[in-house]
Amino acid sequence: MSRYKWRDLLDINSKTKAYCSPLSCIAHIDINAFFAQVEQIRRNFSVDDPVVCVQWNSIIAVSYAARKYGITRMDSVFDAFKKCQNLVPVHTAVFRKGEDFWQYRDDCGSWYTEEEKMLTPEKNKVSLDPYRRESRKVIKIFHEWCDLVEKGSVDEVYMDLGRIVFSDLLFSDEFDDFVSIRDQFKNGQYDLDDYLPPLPRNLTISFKDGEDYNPDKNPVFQDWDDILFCLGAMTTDKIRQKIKDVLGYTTSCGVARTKTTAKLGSNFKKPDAQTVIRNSNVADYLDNESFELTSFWSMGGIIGKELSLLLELPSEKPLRHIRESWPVSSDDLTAFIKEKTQQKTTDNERFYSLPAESLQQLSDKVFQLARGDYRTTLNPRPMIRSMMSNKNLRGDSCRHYQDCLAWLEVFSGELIGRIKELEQEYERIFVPKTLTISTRTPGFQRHSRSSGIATGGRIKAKDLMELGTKLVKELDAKYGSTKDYYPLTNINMVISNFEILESGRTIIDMFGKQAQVVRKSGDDFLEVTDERLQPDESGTKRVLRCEPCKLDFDEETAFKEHSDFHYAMKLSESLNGVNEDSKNLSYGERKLLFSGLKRNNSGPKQSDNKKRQITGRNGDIYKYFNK
DNA sequence: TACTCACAG
DNA sequence: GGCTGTGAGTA
Repeated sequence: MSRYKWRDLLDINSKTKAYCSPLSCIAHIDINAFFAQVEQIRRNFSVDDPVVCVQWNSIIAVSYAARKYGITRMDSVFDAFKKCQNLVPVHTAVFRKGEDFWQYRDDCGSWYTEEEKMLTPEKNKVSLDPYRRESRKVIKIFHEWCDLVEKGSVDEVYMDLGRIVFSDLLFSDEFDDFVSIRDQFKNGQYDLDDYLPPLPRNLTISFKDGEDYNPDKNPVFQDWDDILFCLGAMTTDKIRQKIKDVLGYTTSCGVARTKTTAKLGSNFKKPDAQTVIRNSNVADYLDNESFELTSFWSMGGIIGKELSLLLELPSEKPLRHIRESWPVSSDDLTAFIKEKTQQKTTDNERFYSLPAESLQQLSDKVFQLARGDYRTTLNPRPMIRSMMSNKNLRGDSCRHYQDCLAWLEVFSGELIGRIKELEQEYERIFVPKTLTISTRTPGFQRHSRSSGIATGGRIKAKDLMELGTKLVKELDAKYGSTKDYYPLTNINMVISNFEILESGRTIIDMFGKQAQVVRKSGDDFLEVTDERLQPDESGTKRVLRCEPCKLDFDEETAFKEHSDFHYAMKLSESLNGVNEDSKNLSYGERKLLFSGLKRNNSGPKQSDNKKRQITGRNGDIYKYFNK
């Protein structure tokens, strides 16, 4: 006889109830060393190349190949080189001060001078757009499988596998193991409060080697929760395989009853592995792998540390100590915390001030965390509230009004790019109604100015620029002459109060008239065919003209590069994620596409700025001037 | 609503 | 350690 009831099983078929069921099945997946993997694939390095992702002189992500040399995120690039001669540092994309588009500088050729190529924080702002974009592609794959996905951050998600494992158990043709319970279910021979039948004999499904955390080698299938976890793990395995095949990223995954334990599980084996923490093994997992209260998500900071002190947790198996000291309910734990906090000391002042209500919540949480049974819902990402583009300034990179304007260009470009991506993701139009500019002085004083945005329809970079300029002017007029204003130490632009409109037009409508992608047989390259991009035969001299850009090209290679640029723009603009074309491409082909993305979709705008065409040896064609 | 703080990655 | 993002609490 099972410990679980039919009600528990049926609950996991409900998005709203599943997380509460004792049979809940939650997965956490994170992409290993995400930024480093993005750069490794973009630049066509192998998984064995010790790639690190770099921002200025700091390392912000370390590939697993680089970790073998003992390189960590704390190392500077310089230190890392000392540990590994063959280090492959790849800098993030950047916005250049005064430009409203980001680009990777690693492969962009010679149109910048050496001085300009230097990636310094004084003249550049890091762009994380490439990672957000890749993240979206990954998350889209999760959504193809799972009806309830929570984006934890740019590189991790939670999935409620309830409906998947429910239907695997009761309906899937793939498994013959469950005929008995299926018959019972189909014929309605059960009551919600009946216990589930005993497990079938001779099960054919099984965990993959090592994915079931099972140090004591207990019988693997003791009850239906074990079966469901196994089915869940089979699904996450397929999802992760798909991500690897289509996008190239390796991931780590944990499957367990709650979000927090699933997250601890995904961290257990890295990279490219998954771990199931079955309910019968949770306590052992928490104790044997030396987890502490502070190991849980949201407990990593001051609260967790002070709580640990307050509860006088031993360093050895602190979570077992919690379970054994407060075995019955959280009430005793609450009482203990109350008593402790009333002995006011400097250490626990913060708890002293906690209202009784949140104290009860906190102790419930601790009680459940220690048992691997702290249940929280999976929250789909709420609609956007605001969007900020921010720059911390050092030295004198913003010493007057004109410098502010140069950074405004960057902010406008970044925010417009992000709005565009949002619009594609949600198939809506996002119109911000408020714009705020804030500055911070060398004395860390903050000043800000806001204004309503009155645009008819979609907002443009120009709109942000104009309004932003007005606000920067106001700030400059009021504070600019005071002694302690310039050079600014921070400036940022925030757009908020979004109006979200239905977009009647689909992506295809917006881009359908433009370039079509065709594959030339026997050629690995993808080319753009568009009447406006066709070469113009005139007399002896062949002029290659790009009509939308009003640019002529003498050399075919330059023109081809330019076409590729359009293609890359089209690709990145029209595709929110994995498109139908790239789905069917091989890994190598997909990488080829990716490596074509040298700059972002904003690009220099013909109408907004003067620019001069120069011939870059590597085919890059723009030099961009402000005045 | 604006601002700060805590926490995470 | 630099940077970005979120949610909760507060005035």
